[in-house]
Amino acid sequence: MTQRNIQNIKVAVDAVVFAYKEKTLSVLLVKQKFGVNKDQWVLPGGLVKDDEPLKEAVERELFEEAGIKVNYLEQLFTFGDDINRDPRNRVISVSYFALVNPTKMKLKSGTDAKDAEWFPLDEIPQLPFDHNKIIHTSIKRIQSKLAYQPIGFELLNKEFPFSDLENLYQTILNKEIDRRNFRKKILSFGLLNETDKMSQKGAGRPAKLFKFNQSKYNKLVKEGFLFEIK
Amino acid sequence: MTQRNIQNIKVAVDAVVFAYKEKTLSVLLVKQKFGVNKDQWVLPGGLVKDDEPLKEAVERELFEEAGIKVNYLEQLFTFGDDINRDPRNRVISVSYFALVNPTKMKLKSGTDAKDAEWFPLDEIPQLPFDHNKIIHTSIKRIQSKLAYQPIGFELLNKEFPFSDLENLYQTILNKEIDRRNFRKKILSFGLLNETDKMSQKGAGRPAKLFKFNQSKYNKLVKEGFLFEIK
DNA sequence: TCAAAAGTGTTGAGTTTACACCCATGC
DNA sequence: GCATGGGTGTAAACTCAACACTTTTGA
Repeated sequence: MTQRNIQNIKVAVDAVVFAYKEKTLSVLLVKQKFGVNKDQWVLPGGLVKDDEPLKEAVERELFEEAGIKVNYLEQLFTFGDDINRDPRNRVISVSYFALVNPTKMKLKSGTDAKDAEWFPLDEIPQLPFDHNKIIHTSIKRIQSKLAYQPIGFELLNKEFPFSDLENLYQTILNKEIDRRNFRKKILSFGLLNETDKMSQKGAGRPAKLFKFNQSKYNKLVKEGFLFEIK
Repeated sequence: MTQRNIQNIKVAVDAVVFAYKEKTLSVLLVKQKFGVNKDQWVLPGGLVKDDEPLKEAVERELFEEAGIKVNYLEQLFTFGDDINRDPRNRVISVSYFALVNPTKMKLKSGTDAKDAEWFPLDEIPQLPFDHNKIIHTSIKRIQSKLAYQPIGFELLNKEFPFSDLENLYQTILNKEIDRRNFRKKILSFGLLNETDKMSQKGAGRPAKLFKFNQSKYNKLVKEGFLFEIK
């Protein structure tokens, strides 16, 4: 700060990884094994390497800290207005949010020997830095995303009953949806294909399984649509 | 890169400032007076100071380089995947986009003795770094913004004829709009208040002047709406 | 009186909402 | 046979899209 021409700001990346299981949205947190915040849960992330693209830094950290690879990753926001967000140093955080299907992967304590765990949204503890704020921002983002892009492919199993999608939307938006109207609307986009399989487990009448029409899905992600859910 | 624990990445901010004049959208560029890119036009911006919030860094650079203060500033994207986007050093750019009414301010060559000028979108030259890409991203952003938030307050005069708003939308979206339907829709939001003034200059019948209903405007910016323009 | 831009309504089509009962299965 | 969740249709309300002529002013 006193020396000329030497900027002393560190660049970190952090990720809010969402998974959907048992009708709740969860976020991935990892436990710090070292440092000032030892034993505290934090968002996965860390400093970017000098020769590393930002996005690769996120992917590396997710793999090192939790052993996962995500299939959807989007830049969220860069937090750097609070110059003391990290009390040790000036650090700005380029934050990402990611979507994964938790049944496809096992969390494993990574090479950094950190623990990793899914926390349902309403059980997220107080976190160090501005990590709670980052999570809050990412929830807003995913909610508003629903209005103009399809979501689900990255979070659900390959084949799923219609009610999974319906529950996913209800969970993210945190409100009730009319089952019949929702189904009509989704089907009218041509987003889903029926399979000839039926769900097995559980009470009640077995449900047809659907899968996403991948090319239609990609098209709608790119072009967007307007989809207000009442 | 070889030394441990010393990250060597610089953090810059850049701004895409939009102004609307004479039925075209323009972007502010400044001329570099020193350095490798001497005499080239670039986006206003520069390195962030160690004890400076990101947003303040943008505001400072805009004032130093062009003598302006903007009334709308939004973070756009952080460019840092191309590790050679600046050939001299690893620099990541936290980019912002801003909206201003150009009649309210005079550009002035700032304390850095740079020139500053408005460039209509279709006259923007090849720029160094990834500045053309940043501008392209910001145009996409402003276009998609129109579908869920009102825009105009920051770009138009305090009191303006309805046709100004109509032209603004047509310019940003780059397509024709049905005058009658557009007027009905905008008025139905309660976004505008009539004044009792009339436009003076120009051919044709004089037009009523409108102004934005500030509180309604802020409310719609916050809450958003769905507004598809055919 | 002509050119230029402002102002203004209606109708048909399409979309959205609200709403409730029967079906298939496991226990 | 009952509890559980799955599957389905319709009518009324509303919103959207398409469309053209009249008014006011200055030159």
